[in-house]
Amino acid sequence: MQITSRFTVAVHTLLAIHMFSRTQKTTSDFLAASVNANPVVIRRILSSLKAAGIVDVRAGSGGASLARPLSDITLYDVYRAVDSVEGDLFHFHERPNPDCPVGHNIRAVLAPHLDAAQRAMEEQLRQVTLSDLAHELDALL
Amino acid sequence: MQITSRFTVAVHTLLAIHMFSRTQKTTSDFLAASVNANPVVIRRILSSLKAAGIVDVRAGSGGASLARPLSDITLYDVYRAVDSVEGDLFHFHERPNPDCPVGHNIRAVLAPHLDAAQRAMEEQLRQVTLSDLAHELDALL
DNA sequence: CTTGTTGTAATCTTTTCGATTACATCCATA
DNA sequence: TATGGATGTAATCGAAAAGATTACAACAAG
Repeated sequence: MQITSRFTVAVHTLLAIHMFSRTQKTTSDFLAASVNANPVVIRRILSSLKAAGIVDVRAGSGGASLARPLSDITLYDVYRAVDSVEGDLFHFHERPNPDCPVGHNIRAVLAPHLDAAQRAMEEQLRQVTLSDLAHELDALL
Repeated sequence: MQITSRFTVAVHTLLAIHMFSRTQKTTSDFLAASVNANPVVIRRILSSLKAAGIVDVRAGSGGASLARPLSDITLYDVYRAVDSVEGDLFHFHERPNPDCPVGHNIRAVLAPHLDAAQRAMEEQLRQVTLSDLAHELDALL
């Protein structure tokens, strides 16, 4: 299984807000056209980003804006804001047989290693800011 | 979304084969009872592990055995064998608007960072052998 | 007050996974 | 060499999750 595209959509959305919000009203409809998704999906993601203090959005007036500099937003912040992974990345089989020595202890033995793997992945996401991405995007234009 | 439990089931299965195959016939039924899953699910996983050269299974006679020492099997080997992640860990939104500078370049900008994160996770899995897990399991018994 | 937005609930469809059924194939052994 | 216990695998089923979409109340600015 893969990590939800809410994450890449959220990053896309934030870069679009950064690039366009000074010259256009970056509404959910406008952003949805860039992402090529339904405006309601964008609104839900903006709602999560707002709750995380990453963007400002106001009902009625229209248009989202960044709540803090791109250099203060890491990929990990976005990843967490939109709940890309709910809790654990690896899904354990439920209810292994507790009467079997393996079944009884598999979780205790395996979980720490899987957590370490997940943390390593998340640590990489912490190393990248949206400012980095914006610069890389500029270089391509 | 989470990574399929096929992975943890496969690890569980291998440890159970290691622990029991000398004294019992480790059939799919026996293993299914330890994992608490359907025998067909176990057979499919054993089939993948067999294709990866990790176990030996023979139709008819019954019972799986390890094809190589636990110290030569890493969590990454198992993870790959059962296709825990098909290709990319992160799912990109398909078809961003190519007429938008962000939509046109988002993948090129973001993908390398996501790949790095995935590789970091997988690298951690490479650091752990089933032999390590077997020792940790022993310590708990 | 009117118009354009956001916020959010409710549905629907698609996809994926594991569970299960069914049965052909295989093989050790009696 | 027949047989009973296993494996291999296709086909279904039901549940869970995600994104798309519809609908509409709430809101803000002109």
